[in-house]
Amino acid sequence: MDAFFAAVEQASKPSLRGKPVVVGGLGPRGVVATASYEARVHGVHSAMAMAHARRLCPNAAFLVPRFGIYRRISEIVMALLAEVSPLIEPLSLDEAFVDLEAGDLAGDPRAVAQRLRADILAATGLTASVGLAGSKLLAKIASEQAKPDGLVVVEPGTERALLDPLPVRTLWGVGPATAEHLRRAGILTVAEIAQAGEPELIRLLGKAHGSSLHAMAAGLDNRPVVADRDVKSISVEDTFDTDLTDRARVRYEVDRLADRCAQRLRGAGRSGRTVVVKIRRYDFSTLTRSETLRAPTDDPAVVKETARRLAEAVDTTGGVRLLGVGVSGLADFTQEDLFAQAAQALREAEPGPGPGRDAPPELPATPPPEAEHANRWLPGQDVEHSDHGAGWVQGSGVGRVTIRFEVPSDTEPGRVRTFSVDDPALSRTDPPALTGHPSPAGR
DNA sequence: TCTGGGGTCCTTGACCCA
DNA sequence: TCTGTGGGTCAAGGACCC
Repeated sequence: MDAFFAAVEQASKPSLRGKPVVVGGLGPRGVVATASYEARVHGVHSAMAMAHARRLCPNAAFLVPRFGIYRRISEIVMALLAEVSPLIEPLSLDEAFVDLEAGDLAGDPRAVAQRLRADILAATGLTASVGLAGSKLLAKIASEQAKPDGLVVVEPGTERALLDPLPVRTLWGVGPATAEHLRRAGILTVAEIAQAGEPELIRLLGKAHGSSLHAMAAGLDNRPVVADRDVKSISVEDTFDTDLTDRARVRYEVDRLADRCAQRLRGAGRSGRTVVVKIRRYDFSTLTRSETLRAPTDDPAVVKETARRLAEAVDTTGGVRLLGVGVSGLADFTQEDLFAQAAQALREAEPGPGPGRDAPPELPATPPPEAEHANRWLPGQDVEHSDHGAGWVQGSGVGRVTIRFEVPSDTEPGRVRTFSVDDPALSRTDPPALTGHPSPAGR
């Protein structure tokens, strides 16, 4: 999908069509998740600090992500892919590999791809780009080249001609660090990787990375399309608007994260053996501490106690900007966790909630972030007004919130009105569906 | 203006054991 | 009995992806 999050926002909000839109975290430490093509013209791109994006493109609409609707649209698109082939490997909400040979579709693959793009547009009002090739590597590169709203086919025999002149960063697995390694060795293009030879690449980058990169540069990629990849770990993390310096607050946040992590674990019907705590300090140095339990658990109390112990062994003086709690070594929860049960029995036998139990006595001096923001209207959020109908938050501040009243099917931008932030006529609502858009192809 | 969140995979070193 | 070796597991960190 092309500039997926931003494209969904433009489809949902008629007043933003053709305008620069940036979706991402709006806090002081937010980064850009997706920028519309109109914003990219100004140099805004994914993973850039939001503050930087605002300076580059001050007139853009800056919106919080609405994952609920992105997920719904993703499901529609994946269902359309499933009609083409049973073998689909989703990479993210907006990208997937499809093995056309696993399907029983007759006809030219190019025609299949074009029909798929048309179906996606009709069902969602959004454009999709397709790369058609004999391997995942080349299909991925082709789909990047096809963006926005295109189809690129890599004909057999043309693979090297496509790959050779590309910068090394084009290849899967070459990020800033590897690119710098290669640059220092005088390797700038894919052709130069192929010419360097496998032994030299292994010397530069290590065995696994070196040999896989050499094969890819030669156009060799026989990785299969794998449906239903098994999840290997589940984690949650939070970056704080300001660094945490109070140890009691750090402990409180670790507990919260451990609870959220355990809930996600249980929601997925999984348990895990290794609890991992991640701490990013004030200077952005990041460290992890982990402990492997004797048996898998999904018990929030066990995850919490382990995470708390791991976090407390780390020197956090100076401040903490991010905390994370994760569980890996996942298993289907097929056996009863006797240790967790024993711990639970012990807790229940103890009189009253002591330190480290369900009601920690030392509450943090500073309220947690979500309490601060509980009543905040976030730009992009869907709202309903009892008199004016459906709309979305355009901005808020000094006790006022500005709403634009429009729905996806509108052809003209809606009207803007301002209310008090505690206006009882105003409430949050679910996103309106994009499907049923009267003439999606007309945009 | 510093740099999100949720993941995966690889490497290295320590340690244990056969 | 000592030493070397090799495999497995665990912990930690780094790089990368969307």
